[in-house]
Amino acid sequence: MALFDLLGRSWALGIVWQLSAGPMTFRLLQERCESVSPTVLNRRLRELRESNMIERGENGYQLTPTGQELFVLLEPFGDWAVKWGEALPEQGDA
Amino acid sequence: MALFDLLGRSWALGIVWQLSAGPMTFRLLQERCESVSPTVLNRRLRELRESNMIERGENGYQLTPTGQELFVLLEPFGDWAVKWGEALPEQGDA
DNA sequence: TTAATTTGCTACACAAAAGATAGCAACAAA
DNA sequence: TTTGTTGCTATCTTTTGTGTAGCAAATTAA
Repeated sequence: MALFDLLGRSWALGIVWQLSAGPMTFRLLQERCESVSPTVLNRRLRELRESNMIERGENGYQLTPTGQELFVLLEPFGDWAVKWGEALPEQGDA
Repeated sequence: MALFDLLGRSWALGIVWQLSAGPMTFRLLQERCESVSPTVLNRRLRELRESNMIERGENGYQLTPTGQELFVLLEPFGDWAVKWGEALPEQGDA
């Protein structure tokens, strides 16, 4: 449950997802996460670093080997989300 | 990202996880989720119902077929979380 | 050397979400 | 008719996130 607690915080999943594309600077990552506020981004980055999911490298923040393992588990959600989104009755903007 | 937004809310992942064990009443589910407040539980249940992840059945709340699909993706996290937890340097209560 | 830029991050005020607790209406059993 | 359970709402406090400004260090450019 500790894992779900960590990942169930705003932008935690999004950050891991974005970093799977490769190392990124703070500002770029912020931009990619729908302009999440720097306050939250910085807090999440700290938490994820303490949890050994991400680290700082030459080119900014990046996934650790552990983080990459996590992403492998996360990856199938991408495809599934598309299917799921299409099946929903357009509650969003119909 | 909409999926991560939905699942990245407090207790959303936990609820799906708990319901994978079978249908459950509101109160039992609340108990299993570390006594989450009824306010939040009810909100999450509504969101998850609108997203077609869960539904109400004879014996309380339960996963829909869609929710079960989601759980299949979620299941590997259980084992992985154990490994991950053990590898962490005991920041919690050491 | 000086003057921009860029970068990571903090401060602060406001808004939104979650937590805690009380309690009610509907139903079931005794 | 009382007792108990269940799903849920109301209300309040606390926590978390947002929006925006801006600073100090590093980098680039003149």
